[in-house]
Amino acid sequence: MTGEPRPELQRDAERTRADLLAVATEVFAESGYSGARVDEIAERTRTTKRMIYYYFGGKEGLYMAVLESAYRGIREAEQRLQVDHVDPVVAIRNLAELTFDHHLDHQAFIRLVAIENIHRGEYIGRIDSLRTLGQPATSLLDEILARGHEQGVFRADVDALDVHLLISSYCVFQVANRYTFGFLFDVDFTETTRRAHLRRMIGDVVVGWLTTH
Amino acid sequence: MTGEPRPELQRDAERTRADLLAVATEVFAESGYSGARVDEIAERTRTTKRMIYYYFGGKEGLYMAVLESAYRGIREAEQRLQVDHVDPVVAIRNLAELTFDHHLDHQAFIRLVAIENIHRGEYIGRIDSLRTLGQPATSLLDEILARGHEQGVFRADVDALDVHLLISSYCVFQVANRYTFGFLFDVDFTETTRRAHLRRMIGDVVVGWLTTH
Amino acid sequence: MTGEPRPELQRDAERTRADLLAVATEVFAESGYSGARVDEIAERTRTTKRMIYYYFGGKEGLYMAVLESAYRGIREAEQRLQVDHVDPVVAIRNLAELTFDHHLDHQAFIRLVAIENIHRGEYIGRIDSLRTLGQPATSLLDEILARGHEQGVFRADVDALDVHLLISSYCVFQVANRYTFGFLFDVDFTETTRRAHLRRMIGDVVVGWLTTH
Amino acid sequence: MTGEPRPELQRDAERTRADLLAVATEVFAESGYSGARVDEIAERTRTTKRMIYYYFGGKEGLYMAVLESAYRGIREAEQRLQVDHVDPVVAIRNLAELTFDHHLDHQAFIRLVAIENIHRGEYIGRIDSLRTLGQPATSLLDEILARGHEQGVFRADVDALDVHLLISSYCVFQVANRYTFGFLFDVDFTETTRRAHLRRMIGDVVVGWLTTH
DNA sequence: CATGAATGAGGCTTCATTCAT
DNA sequence: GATGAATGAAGCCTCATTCAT
Repeated sequence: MTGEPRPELQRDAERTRADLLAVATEVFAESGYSGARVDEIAERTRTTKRMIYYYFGGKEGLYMAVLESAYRGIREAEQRLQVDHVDPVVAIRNLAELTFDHHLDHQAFIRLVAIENIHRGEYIGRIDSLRTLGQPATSLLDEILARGHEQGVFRADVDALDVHLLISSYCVFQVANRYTFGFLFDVDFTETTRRAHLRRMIGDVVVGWLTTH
Repeated sequence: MTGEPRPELQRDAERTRADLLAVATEVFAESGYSGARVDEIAERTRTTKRMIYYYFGGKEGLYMAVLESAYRGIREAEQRLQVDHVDPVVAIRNLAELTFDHHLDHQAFIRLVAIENIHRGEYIGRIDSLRTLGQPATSLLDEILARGHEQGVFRADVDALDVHLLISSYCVFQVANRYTFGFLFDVDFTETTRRAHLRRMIGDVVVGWLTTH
Repeated sequence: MTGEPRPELQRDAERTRADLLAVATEVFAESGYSGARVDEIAERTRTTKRMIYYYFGGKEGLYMAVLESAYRGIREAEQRLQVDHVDPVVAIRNLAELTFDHHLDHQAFIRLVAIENIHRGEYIGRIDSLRTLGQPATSLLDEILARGHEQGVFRADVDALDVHLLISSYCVFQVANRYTFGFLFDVDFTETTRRAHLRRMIGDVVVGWLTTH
Repeated sequence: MTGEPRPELQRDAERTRADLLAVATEVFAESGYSGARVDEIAERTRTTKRMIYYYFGGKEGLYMAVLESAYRGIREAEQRLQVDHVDPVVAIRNLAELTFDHHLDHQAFIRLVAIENIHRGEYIGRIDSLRTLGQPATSLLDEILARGHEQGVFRADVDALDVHLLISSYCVFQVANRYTFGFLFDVDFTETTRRAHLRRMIGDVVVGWLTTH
């Protein structure tokens, strides 16, 4: 009737919700959708299992809320990346290498994405609010590419989405496929020198590719 | 596992095992480890659930058998790839593009790999027979790179594993992350023209990168 | 129940109570006691779930209030039935046929009665105010029968309660058992011609029976 | 493979199934569909809750199996009723009074029917095998009525279904509405003299009605 | 080797109710 | 008198696994 949420109460509700979401993000990222246990999520929380149904309607709703908040969080973080070098070649290398760091910093997110793809995107496909979340990710790239084309230093047959795909593939793979790749090729992706090598490498790859005519 | 089966039944025993393995591969690839149902696997088989325990000891053993046979099968297929062009630049492009095709032809396998990585490689890590399966994958690359280095057309700071990682990242991503990426960027990875573009692109990327000094 | 509400709120209090009662009547009649959901009742109301506990003490109290108000309402409606023909044969036929109509007009009530009988009358048995509610229902019958007996047109071994029971059985059955009977005998009780036939029939039955010596 | 069920095993399976069905019939008849507890059913059984899902798929399947077996059992019992008097008037009276007894002997069944009608017949409507179960119930009546019509002792505007409906209404009501009716009119339907009166009465009603022209 | 029957532990969800404000 | 948040108990169901034959 008042229209105004009472702050003290809302706070608690918000906290409960946030708490559940945070724990659920961890658990889903760790165990996948089917592997995650509603009981485990609840136990790690200040509240009870019942609240999952109160706030999210069920396991599925909770998982979708996790997906949405994870994507939203990651895009926000992405938009804080600063790549304002004037030289497009330097800029693109910076972007590639910062993206590399960014992925390493958000491994849980990448696991969630892998999990969602195992489900063939059936849940994300129902989150309408994410339907337009791609755009910002390529806008910075658009700019850099435009400058590079103007200056004639970049090849012409490449657009922002191509570059984004290449960089994403590489950076995601480091995290998502680390275990099997590491096992088969006896490689440790957490070693500092190897990591530095791999970081420089994605810069080399992108620059080498784009500057070849 | 429990001694020698009687000869006249051996045929059927082998068939039963193979049947289970084939169905289990499909089901695990489709639903993940936790999501897969022992009942479903048994139902889609000529035999009964009991046989899963008889031949594989349980769900876990079956999953590991699936992993092993999948990796073994994929490496065999890889070794049939023919890239015998003398020009290392042409050869490496061919290899990249054939690998691209190869991944698209083995999507179930890529899903299994994604699933196993969600489990942090805990199952593959216990399959000793796969521990050395990586080598053949890079030997062809080794050759091509060696020739390229001899001829001075390839940069020197790159080894076979680097190239393999780059190509794998790209090709795996097409399959493994198709759903979320497709959703966020409104891209259909099954479109023929797009697929041709993406196929050429990985060749461009690898060649552009390797030939930059 | 808890003293006198403040006058200016009394109006609303009464409205809230009535609102709850009306919705609860619908929901209990639709789903039974166990099947009814307190949440659903509250949702379909202008007020909140809390009010159910405030006004009725809980689900059980609400259900009993529903029962009481339903019985009270039905008896009031019954008493408005006008059967003032002097000829007892005509009068009894009229009464039977009007009762038939009356039941068709109050199907929710009949469902509530069926539900309460499933519970072996344990709730109605605790509503003392209903304990004497039967009498008025037979008083009109008493009169008609008395006149018929005086005139020697009705058989002597029948009292008002017998006739009431026969008519009630027939009229209740039309509503209460409509679904199973309709299914098994492929009969549609809502068809107009059939309904007219059935209406006349209860008149025939009662008159035929009473006038047989 | 053999085609022949192995008797010893089948027996147990059949016993388990039958055990569940018998207990479930009691519990559903006692508490209704929503009110019945799967746990309670299982507890009263030689087996475990799990078997309900194994044999019946779930609570709903079990309830439907109960409905089906109850209807089937009741029709079998009905067909054992012997009413072979040549005089149609005597025969119809016998049938009415035996039906009266029959209903009193199968109160759980009548409760189940009441419950199913609360659910608007949604479950019985899905049991195709019951769709033709009505016929036998009216065939005996058909015969008797035919004889009565031939002899000119029965009125002509009545068919078997009408008579069946009248008798059913009366007999069902005794059981189904006993509690509320008994409470409101202070009547005890289990009293022996009242029961005898009520039994004779349905005979009187039917005969009186049918023999009135 | 094979089968149908059986199982216990644990999964997700829903219920009526109460609390703090 | 009213609200949204919270709850514990209990509900139905599903899982991988094993047993008797």
